[in-house]
This record gives sequence, structure tokens and C-alpha cells, in this order.
Amino acid sequence: MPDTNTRRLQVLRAIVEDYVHTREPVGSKALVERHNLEVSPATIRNDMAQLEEDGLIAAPHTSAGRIPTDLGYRLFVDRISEVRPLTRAERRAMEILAETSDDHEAMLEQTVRLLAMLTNQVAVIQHPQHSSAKIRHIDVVLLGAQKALVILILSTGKVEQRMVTLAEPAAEEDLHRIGQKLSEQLHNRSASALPIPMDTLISSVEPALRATMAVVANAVTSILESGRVDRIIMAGTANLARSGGDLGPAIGPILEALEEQVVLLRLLHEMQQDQRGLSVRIGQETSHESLQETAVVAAEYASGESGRGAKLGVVGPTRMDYGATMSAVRAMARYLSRILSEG
Amino acid sequence: MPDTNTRRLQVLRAIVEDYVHTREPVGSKALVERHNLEVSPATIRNDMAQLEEDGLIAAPHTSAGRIPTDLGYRLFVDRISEVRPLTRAERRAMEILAETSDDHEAMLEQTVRLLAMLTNQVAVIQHPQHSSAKIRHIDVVLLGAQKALVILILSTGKVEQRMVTLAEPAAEEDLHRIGQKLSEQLHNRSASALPIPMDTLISSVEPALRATMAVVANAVTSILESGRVDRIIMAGTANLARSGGDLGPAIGPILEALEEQVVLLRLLHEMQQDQRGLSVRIGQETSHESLQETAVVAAEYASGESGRGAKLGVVGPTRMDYGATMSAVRAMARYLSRILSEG
DNA sequence: GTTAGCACTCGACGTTTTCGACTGCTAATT
DNA sequence: AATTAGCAGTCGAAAACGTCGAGTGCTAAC
Repeated sequence: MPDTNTRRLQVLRAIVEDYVHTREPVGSKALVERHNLEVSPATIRNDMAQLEEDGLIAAPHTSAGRIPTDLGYRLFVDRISEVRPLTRAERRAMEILAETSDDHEAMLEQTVRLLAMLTNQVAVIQHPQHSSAKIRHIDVVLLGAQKALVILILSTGKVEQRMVTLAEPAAEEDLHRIGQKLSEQLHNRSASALPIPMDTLISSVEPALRATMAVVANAVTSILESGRVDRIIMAGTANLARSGGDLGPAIGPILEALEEQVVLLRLLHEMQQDQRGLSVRIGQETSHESLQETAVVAAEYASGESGRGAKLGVVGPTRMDYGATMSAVRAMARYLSRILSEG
Repeated sequence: MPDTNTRRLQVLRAIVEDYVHTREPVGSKALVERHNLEVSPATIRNDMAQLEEDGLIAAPHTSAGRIPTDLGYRLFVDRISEVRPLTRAERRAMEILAETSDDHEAMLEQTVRLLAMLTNQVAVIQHPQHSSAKIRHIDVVLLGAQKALVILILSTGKVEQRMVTLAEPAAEEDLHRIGQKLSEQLHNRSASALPIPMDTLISSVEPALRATMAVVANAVTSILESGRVDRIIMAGTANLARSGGDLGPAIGPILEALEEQVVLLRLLHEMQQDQRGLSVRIGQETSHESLQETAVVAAEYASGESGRGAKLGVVGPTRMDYGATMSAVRAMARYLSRILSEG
């Protein structure tokens, strides 16, 4: 016979599960019926009273059942939830990803879309950080009279570009030489190692080209700098609305917050992975007004050569199936890491 | 004194404008008050009865005012609406764009975000088509043991990449030579000219490299092919929700339709520019279930060297400020064309 | 620590009523 | 023929009202 305390947790779990499932406050009677707790509703009521006092559940109004509070979800996530293993179909879907790994960007998009589908929620993924990447190759291509394109290839396979306006017309070969010089001198340099040695670079070409070299080298710096600002790819925003009109009118502000990538980036950045390789923020824990009714589940994925990995995750209503979501996110992160490190 | 028919159009205009503004069905009395039609409500009622018979307006229920039908909006757009010139602030905002023109992709994103802000609606932009672009340069860079990155630079400044797995290990220099060969042979070739002369290409390198050349050339073909599938960048989805809970519960399906880029692409493709350089689809005209209550305003922009331009536009509720939206879209298209052709 | 019993609360929901915004029609007017 | 005033009639929105029942907390007994 389980002691009082463990049963209370059982009750909390039951409440969370029922509420996630039915979207309605759950009462003592329904509870004993659906789960086979072998006690009477009255007993459950006592437990519920206690849980309420502990701030784990709350009643929307007097004559209604209880719903979990953010704290309740938190406890649930930390101590009670069971990770639901992926279904066969879900595994398969992921494996198809590996075959799409031709274009870096495209693969991230695929990944995030898949994650959105699997979880039926909004999925986000952070671009891998430049920081750990090394410069592999630099190219300068003439586009117009005084327009050129500076192209930077990183060891992660990411390609960055920037258009520059040259101070003076230049020949195609000259640009190419400049590219070669840059490639040589910066090869294998970490992308986060700034500033780049401008003087050395400039004096490495004959005087006539120095002005052009300066412009190009500046562009390189600029690319490397902007690479630190990470970006987010998102998918499945429609799921926000489809979630049963559940988030109701709050959906507008949520969408805004999501479009405002900065907010989300800061949040993801703050989130520390726990020993399970996951991090979860629930409701107010997001410390963001418009995300009060949402929860974020995230995990780090390794972007090739280790380095501080970027994150991926999902955003959904606090009332979500944490078990399923957490396992999907974790599996996705692992799988992606594997693909990336193979490539 | 205007004749009966012109007044009827005036009435239609007044109804559209009021309805757009107030979001409420508008009645005869309110109409004469707010606009200075110098007749009595009764007269207006007669006109309204006629307009209703013509299918231009409808009454949601007996004791309510009238709202425009899709047909009503259509007439309004075609014949009555006045293009509202941009404000100074809006012009300025656009001019800032020009300064961001460093990265092709980034600029498109900026553009679409700006358009979303200006119109307070969802903005979309199609990637410029490859078709008119010419191949400027091709690069092959070694990434891993047997992994290489094929990079294609087009005359529009767009950069495409693809990762390939080599059949056998290759040296960095060899890959570079392959890149050079490809660059030489395909230089200035239109990106839409397929297939590329594989045989010539392959036989242009020494036998030991032929297998690798084949792999790389295939990747090039693949890039060129996928370039025909155009993509869409979107911004301002939050505006859908913010529009006063106006589209109500329909917002879910709309978001879905938007995420499903194919639908939108087909639609944009079908839309023919009128003499004003704009095309508008209203309600059912979109011939798409979930877009029944939305309208699409689009314009073509020239992507550098003429060629069939891609489109940009906005998606919003049928009840939108067509005047403002149309002018914003048109101005944006023109401005973007200018920037692109300059660069 | 459990449980049955019970009085009590309060929102959800269906019904009824009131209110007023509009309309369409008719008949008079220009 | 077009316009207008006047008026009866319609019908939805909002408020007021009552009923119902799910769910609670408490007490007293086990």
C-alpha cells in the first residue's frame, strides 16, 4: 500500500494527464474513475486540498475541478513524467532526414518542419554557431562594374556571402588573387577569432590592389561578426492556432514574440540542459509576458565539431504532452547531432 | 448634380470604406452622416437595395447594415479606390533598405519584413527566379574526407550550395581544378539551360578525376533544377491574429495555407498584373478554401536582368485598406526592382 | 488515514425579455 | 422619375433570470 505522499504525486500526475488530455478542469470523482486509484473521491479531495495548498494545482472557480499550476507542471516534468519512446513511424521519418543532407540550410528547415509535425507544435531551431567553425575557403567574384561578392565557406559547410561595392574597378583575376590570399592567410582560423590581421593581409598584395583588399577584408570581418548573431528557423506556427483555440486570443502576442527572434534566442540561451539532456521552461518561468501560457522544451545539438552547440526545441501551450514532446525533442537533437558530425 | 448611377458607386465606396474602418455592417443612416451625400437615408436605402440586387453588397441579417461582397470589393478595387501615396516616413523606411543590400537573402528578408510592417499584414516575397540568371562562378571545396561542397554563384548575386559525397577521396587541388573547369565551361551560361554538357565536362579532366567530376557536375545539375522550384519568404504572420480577432477562428487554416508554400506559389503564379502593375485576388477568387476570407495583393518585381520577375505581395483579410495596401505593395516592388538592378 | 454524507457554491446553459438598429414599403412631394 | 418622410415589422445582441449539476469542504463515523 503506497504511503500518502506517493499517492499525492500519483494524484498530481493523474490531474496533469487528464487535463492535458481533456482540456477541462478535473474533479475528484472523474479522477478515481479514470485512474484506478483505489480510494474514494473524498480521500482524493483531501489530497487535492493539500496539493492546492502546496501551490501545485488550482481551481479556476469554486465549483470546478482543478488544473495544474506552472509549479505543478514543473514538478510533473521533473519527477513524474515518463518519456514515451518514439514510434516506429517517427523513427523512420527522422531517418529520411539523413538523405536530405545536401544543403545545410535545407536540412535545418527539414528538421524543424519534421519536429513541428511530430509534436504538433511550433518548432524552432537555432542556426549552428559560427564560433567553433573554421574558415575553409574564401572567394571573391566580380558581379558588376564595381560590385563583387565575397563568399566565405566554413568548415561546417555553411556558406556566407556579402556583396561589396569596390572603391575602384577591378579585374576578375585580381579579385581572384585577393580571394586566394585571404584563403591562404585565414585558412583554418576559427571564425570567432577577431579581429583578423588587416595589415598583414593588405600588405600581402601589390599596392594597386590594396584599396580593394581593404574593402574585401572588411566584408569578411563583417560576415564573421554577423555570424555571432544567431538566427532561428521556425515551423508549424499553424499548430498554435489549431491547438483547439486553446490559447485563445493570446495567440497574437505569442506569434509576435516568436517573430521577435531576439526574445526566443535569449530564452534559449538561458536554458540550461539538465542531466537528461533537456531543458524545459514552463509558463512564467519563461519570464516573458506573452509566453505566460506557453512552455518551451529545448535540447542542445552538437553542430559538427563540438563547440557550444546550438539548440532546437518546441514551443507549445503549458498544457502539452510533456512526455511525448520531450522525447521527440531529445531524439531529434541526438539524431541531428549524429547527421551533422558524420557529414 | 451627379446622376443616379454615379451616386450608387459613391455609396458602394462609402460602404467599403466605412466597413473597412469600423468592421461593422453599415446602415443607411450612418452613411449619410459620415459622408456628405446630400440625400436622405431613404434614398440611400433605395440605392442599397439596388446594389444588393447587383450582388455587390449583402446584409448579414435582416436588421443589420450591409457589408460588401467579394464582388463589391472587386468593383471597388477596379474602379473606385484611390491609391494613397506613401507617407514620408514610409519612403524613408524603404530607403534604409538600400543600405542593407549586402546579402541577397538578408535583403529579401528585410524587404518582406518592412512590407509587413507598412501594411500591418502578412507579407510574402518570392525568391527571384534563376531562369534569367547566368552562371558566374563555380567552386568546389573539400570539407571532410570524402565530403565536398559545391558552390554556384549566379549573376544575380545569389549563391547556391550543395554538399556531395565523393566516390573516392580527392585532394583539395583536384577539386579546385574541377571547379575551374566547370567555371570556364559553364561561365555565362543561363541557369535555366539544361542539361549541361556532361560528356564534355567529364572528358575535360584527366581520367583519374572523371568520377569525381561526374559527381560534382551532377550536383550542379541538381542545384540548377531545384532553383526552378521557387520559395517564399514570409513575415508578419502575427498581424493575422492581431487584426482584431477579425478573421476569428479561421486563422488556423490560413496559417496552414501560408505555410504550405505550394498553394501560395501557384496562386501568385496565376495572378496577372493589370496595367497599374498590380494584381489582386479577393475572397473566392483565390479559389482556395481556407483563403475565402482573405485577399492577396501582389506585384512583380524585376530580379536584376529582366526575365520573368518574381512577385511580392501581402495577404490580409478581404476587409483591408486596399488603397494603402496596393500603394505599399507597388512602391515596394518598384523600389526593390531598382535596388536589384543597380547592384 | 479513510470514508460516507451533506450542505453549499457557482459557473454553464437554456429561456425569456427588452431594446434598438435597420429595413422595405407606401404615399406624398418635387 | 427621383426623392423623401413616416411607419410598421424584423431580428439579432445583450441583459436578466432560472435551473441544473459538477465539484467542493466539512463533519462525524469507521
